[in-house]
Amino acid sequence: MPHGAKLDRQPSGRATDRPQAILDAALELFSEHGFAAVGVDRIGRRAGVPGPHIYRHFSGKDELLATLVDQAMDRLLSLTAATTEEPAEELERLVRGHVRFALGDRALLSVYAQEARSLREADQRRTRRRQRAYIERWTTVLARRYPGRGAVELEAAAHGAIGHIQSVIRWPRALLAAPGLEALIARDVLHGLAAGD
Amino acid sequence: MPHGAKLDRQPSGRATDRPQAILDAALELFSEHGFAAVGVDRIGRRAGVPGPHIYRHFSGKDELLATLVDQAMDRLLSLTAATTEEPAEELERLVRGHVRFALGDRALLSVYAQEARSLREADQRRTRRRQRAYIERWTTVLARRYPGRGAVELEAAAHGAIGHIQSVIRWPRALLAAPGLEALIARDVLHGLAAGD
DNA sequence: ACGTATCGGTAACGACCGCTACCCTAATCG
DNA sequence: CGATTAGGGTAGCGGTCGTTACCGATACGT
Repeated sequence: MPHGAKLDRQPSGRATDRPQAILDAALELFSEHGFAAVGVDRIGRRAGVPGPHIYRHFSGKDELLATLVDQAMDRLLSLTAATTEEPAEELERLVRGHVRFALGDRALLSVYAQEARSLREADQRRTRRRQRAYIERWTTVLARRYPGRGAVELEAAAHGAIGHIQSVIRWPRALLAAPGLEALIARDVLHGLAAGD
Repeated sequence: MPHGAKLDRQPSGRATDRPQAILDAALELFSEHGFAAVGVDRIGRRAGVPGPHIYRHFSGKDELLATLVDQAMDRLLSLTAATTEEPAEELERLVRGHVRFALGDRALLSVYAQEARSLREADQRRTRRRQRAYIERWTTVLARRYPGRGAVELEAAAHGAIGHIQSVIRWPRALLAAPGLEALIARDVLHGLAAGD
C-alpha cells in the first residue's frame, strides 16, 4: 500500500457499478434458468465482465444467490412494519404491498421462491427463520382483522394467500400485460381471506 | 436367447418392483433436495440397488424426473374429465380434487411444481402444453360458473386458486397434521373464486 | 519517466457426477 | 452336471463447472 489511505479512484471508465451489474445478470439468469443451470461464465458475460472476475466482488456463486434472496426478504419484511392502522387497512396494505412487489419485481420473487433450497446450509437456515417471521406477521395481522378464528385457520389462510400472490411468477406474459392487475389480484386475495365469516 | 420366449422369471428374491422402488426413491429425494442436488448413487442406495443399476430400467436421470412429472400431470388432468354436472358442483369437484391431491401426495406435487424446469427441452415443452391445457380447463369451468366475467379475470382467478392450493408444499409439518384441512382449504379457495360478485 | 495498483483476459486445476463397461456370483434349465 | 443369464458390485471415463492463479496493458501518483 503506497500511502496508507484507500484511493477511491474513479471507476476507471464507463462501467458504473460492477457488483450491481453482476447481481442484475445473476438475477435474470437464475430466475429464467435456475441456479444450478447457469454458470459463472454466463453470468459474467451478461454483466460485461469475464467470468472469473466475479470473484473480485463476491466470494462465490453461492454469495450471489444469498444476496438476492436476502434482498427479496428485505423487501417483504419491510412491508410488515408495525403500524397503528385499523386492522382492515393494515391487512389491505400488506396484501397490496406483496402484490405490488410480485408484479413489479417478478424475477426477484421467482428466485426467492424457487431457488431458496440451493442456498448453503447457513444461509438456508437464516432464510427460513425470516420466512417464519414473515408468516407470523401475516397471522398477527389476520388475527387482528378476524378475531375468533383458530390458529390453524389463520396460518392456513396466510400460506394460501401468499401462495395465491406468488402464483404470478408462473403467469404467462400476455396475462401480465393486462391493466389493473394489482387491484384485481388484491381483491381476489382479500376476498379469499374473508372466507368463514 | 435359449428358448425364444421371455422367461418371466420370479424376481429372484424379495425385491418386488424395482423400477417402482427407484421412482419412489427419486421422488422422495427430488422433492426434498431438488433434482440437481441428488446423484444417481444416492437414489440407488435409497432404493436398495447399486447406483448404476438404474440404467437397467431407465435411460437416465432425466427420464426419472420426466416420469414423475408426467405422473403428476396425469393425476391433475384426470380431475378435469368433462361431466354434466351443475357448474357449481363441477367447480367444487375440481377444487377439492386438486386439494386432495396436494395434501395426499405432497412430494409428487412438489417435484412437479419446482423441478419442471430441470426437464430436458422436449419434456419441458410437452409439460408446458399439458399445463396450459389444465389451466384452460379451469377457466372453462370458471366461465360456466361465473358467466359475464372477462377472460383476464377468469385466468387470473384460475392461476391464483391453483397457487393457493399448491402453497401446501411449503406448509410446515405441524400445520399439515391438523384435521379437516381439505375442507378448510377448499372453502377458502372457493370463497376467493367468488370475488367480484 | 518510473513504479504501482487496477482491470481485462485466459489458462488450468480439482472435484463432482452422469454414465459405460466390466467383473463376479448364483440361480435356472436342458 | 454344464451352459446360460440375470443381478450384485465396482472401477473408470468424459465432460462440466466452480475456483484459483497468472499474464499483460493501462492509467495514476511521485
